[in-house]
Amino acid sequence: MVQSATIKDVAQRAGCGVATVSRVLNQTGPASAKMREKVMVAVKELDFHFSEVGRSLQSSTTRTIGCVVPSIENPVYADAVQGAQEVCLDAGYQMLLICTNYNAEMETHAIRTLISKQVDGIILTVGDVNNSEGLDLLRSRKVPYSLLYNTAPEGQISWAVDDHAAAAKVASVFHDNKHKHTGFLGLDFLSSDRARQRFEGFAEGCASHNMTPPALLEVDDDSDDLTPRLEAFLKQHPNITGIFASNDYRALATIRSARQLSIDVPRDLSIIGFDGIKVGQMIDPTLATIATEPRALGAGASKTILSMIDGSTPPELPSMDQTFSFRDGGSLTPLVAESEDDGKVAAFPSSNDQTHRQVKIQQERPQ
Amino acid sequence: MVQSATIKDVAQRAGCGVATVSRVLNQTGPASAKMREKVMVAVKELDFHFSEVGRSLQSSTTRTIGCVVPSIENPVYADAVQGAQEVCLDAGYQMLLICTNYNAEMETHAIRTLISKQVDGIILTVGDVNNSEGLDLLRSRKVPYSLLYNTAPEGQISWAVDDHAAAAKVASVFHDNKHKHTGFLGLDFLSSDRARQRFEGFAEGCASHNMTPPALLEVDDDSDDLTPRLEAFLKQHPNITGIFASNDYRALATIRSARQLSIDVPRDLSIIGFDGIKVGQMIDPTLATIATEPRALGAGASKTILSMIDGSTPPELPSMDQTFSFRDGGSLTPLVAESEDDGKVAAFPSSNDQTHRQVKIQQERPQ
DNA sequence: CCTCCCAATGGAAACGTTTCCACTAACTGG
DNA sequence: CCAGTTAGTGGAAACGTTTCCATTGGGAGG
Repeated sequence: MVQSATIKDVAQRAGCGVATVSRVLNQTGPASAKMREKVMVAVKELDFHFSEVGRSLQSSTTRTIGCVVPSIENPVYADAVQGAQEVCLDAGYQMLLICTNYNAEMETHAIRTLISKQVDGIILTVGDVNNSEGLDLLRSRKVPYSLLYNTAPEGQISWAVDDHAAAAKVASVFHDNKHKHTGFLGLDFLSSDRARQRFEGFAEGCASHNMTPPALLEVDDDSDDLTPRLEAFLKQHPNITGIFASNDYRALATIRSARQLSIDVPRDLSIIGFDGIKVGQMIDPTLATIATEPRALGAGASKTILSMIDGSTPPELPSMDQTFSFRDGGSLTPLVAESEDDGKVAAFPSSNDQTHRQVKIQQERPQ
Repeated sequence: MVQSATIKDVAQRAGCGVATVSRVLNQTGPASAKMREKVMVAVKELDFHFSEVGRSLQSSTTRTIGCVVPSIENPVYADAVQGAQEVCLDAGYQMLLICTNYNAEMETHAIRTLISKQVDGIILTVGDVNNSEGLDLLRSRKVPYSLLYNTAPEGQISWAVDDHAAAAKVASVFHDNKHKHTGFLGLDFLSSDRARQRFEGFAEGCASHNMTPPALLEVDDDSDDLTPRLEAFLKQHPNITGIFASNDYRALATIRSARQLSIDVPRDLSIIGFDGIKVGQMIDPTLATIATEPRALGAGASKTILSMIDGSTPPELPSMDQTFSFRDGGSLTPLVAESEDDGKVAAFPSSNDQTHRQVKIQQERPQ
């Protein structure tokens, strides 16, 4: 790392004071044409660029915003971060990224670090909105921040999918398709805000449509053993005809496990996912899901931060029902009258009925 | 953003000079037990934390490393970035992330920005290794950098999959499974280093196994029209029994298009992808692919940078064949003897398969 | 008791900016 | 021709650190 020319070098070469160089380059304050010229020449010759560090110290502003998310291995966060990053960049800000791996301690540490680095604002997804050491820190330091993918406590800004409403929508979709007995497949249900919201929304939606309360299948991180869990679950709740998976990956895994159990999706079991990852549309059957727009959320969070920094009017949060939309797909099918009476037959077809399946594929192709 | 306490405030409160505070807190130089105590108390009371900006200016080191990648919407990069970020964090460094959206201008701008911010090193994926303004900048400024996912020119360090060797491996796998006539499906083939390497490696692999040279199907970004393209391609090359797609998404899309054309994968057509994204194993058939370890590559790049910064011995680059491995999957099947003679039958089974014929007719009608 | 040494400490410079202020010189209007 | 602007300029302070250097005081050794 060879040390760059400083403003002093430029001043010396141009034969003027540093103040003049600063004025010329920042176009702040007056300067004669002659001086301007000399400065510009010196800058070119030395290939001078300002040191942002010096600037930051003086202006106590870093043109950097921090971003704390659990993991960008999850495409939802990856897309959100990308969206946020782009907006920052457009506004001349850079983004410092820290992934916490869903670890609360990391989360606090990350926020502390970002504060030390004096970022101008922070976009973050916390584990628990109501009990976050990091958030307290931000508030006491009055650092601008915007939540992302957290359900906002009253009066706070969060760019997030309305999990509750979206899950209720899933219930209503099941209802429209004549499904009455459903299950909810979620991970780490108790510790995650998001999963809980989705379950509650789904349960309430089911209730309001006079469906039976959804059965809960809680799986752990490693989905390798999903197949036996699913089998036991369906045996225990034989009349279930539809499953709402708390995210698309788990929906995909469920479809696969179902297939291993010779349960045809969607004929014997309908699946609806959550998130709308793009592979959902590249597979067969395509995945019915709640489509969300992570990029837009990330971008929104950035805009909020930027408006807090420059004091401009903040962007409007999308209304509840604009944060998601239901996307139909081949993994969901209306329940036909005959199966409606007896879910058990539907869930465990003894047949190796190829014809049915072929016909199904045929029907689907014209889209 | 309320301004934090500075070291001066601490000194004043502790009744000593700033130098003492610095020495106590950094444990550099001597200090009496009494002073240490007083300083620590003051720090607690004021909730003092060092300003990294001040530190950076003085030490001309920022404990920040930059990362420039095309887009983290691509999970390969997302995972690599995450891996890199974790290693940095462990070493007490933070990561500044900029996505270029595959835009060369952005790339240069990003690097310039990072240099201005005086990052201690940069991890980057460039569009063209041999002609990158940004790389020139880094070299002239002697900024430590490590390439990621670029095929390194001689003598340079790059953490990347050996595309050429991996593609050759695909050819050998096809050969082991008795496939002789293959196709390569790639995007933006001419402008991308990576795609070209994969094609060349594949072609050479085919040649060395006495297979016919692979036919090339070049698709554009929007894969919506893949189905007709694939159909035309297979009509033009009727004896193709295996397709190597230049990444897993395109492999998935190919499987889907094939299904729409009533071509069964893998019975009528085997598909091998590249990257090893995790959904590849969640679908049916599972995707045969070249599995790579983006996280490990990203982590390696970080370690390289860190070693350049502190002058320690750099980590060893993985040997060529450790950067990837072939992962078998349901989308690949050995070619059975009967079909071996006539690939056309395999690709367009017109035989006694009633279902397929019907479908075929249906398929053709709209056109 | 006088040196000498060393631990403990504080002052001040330096890092690269921006900006306030003071100063000069060249105008303008009377 | 003089007073009063005003454009153009440079010096220096400030931002928050670290670190060099000088200073102090006390203890050990003579």
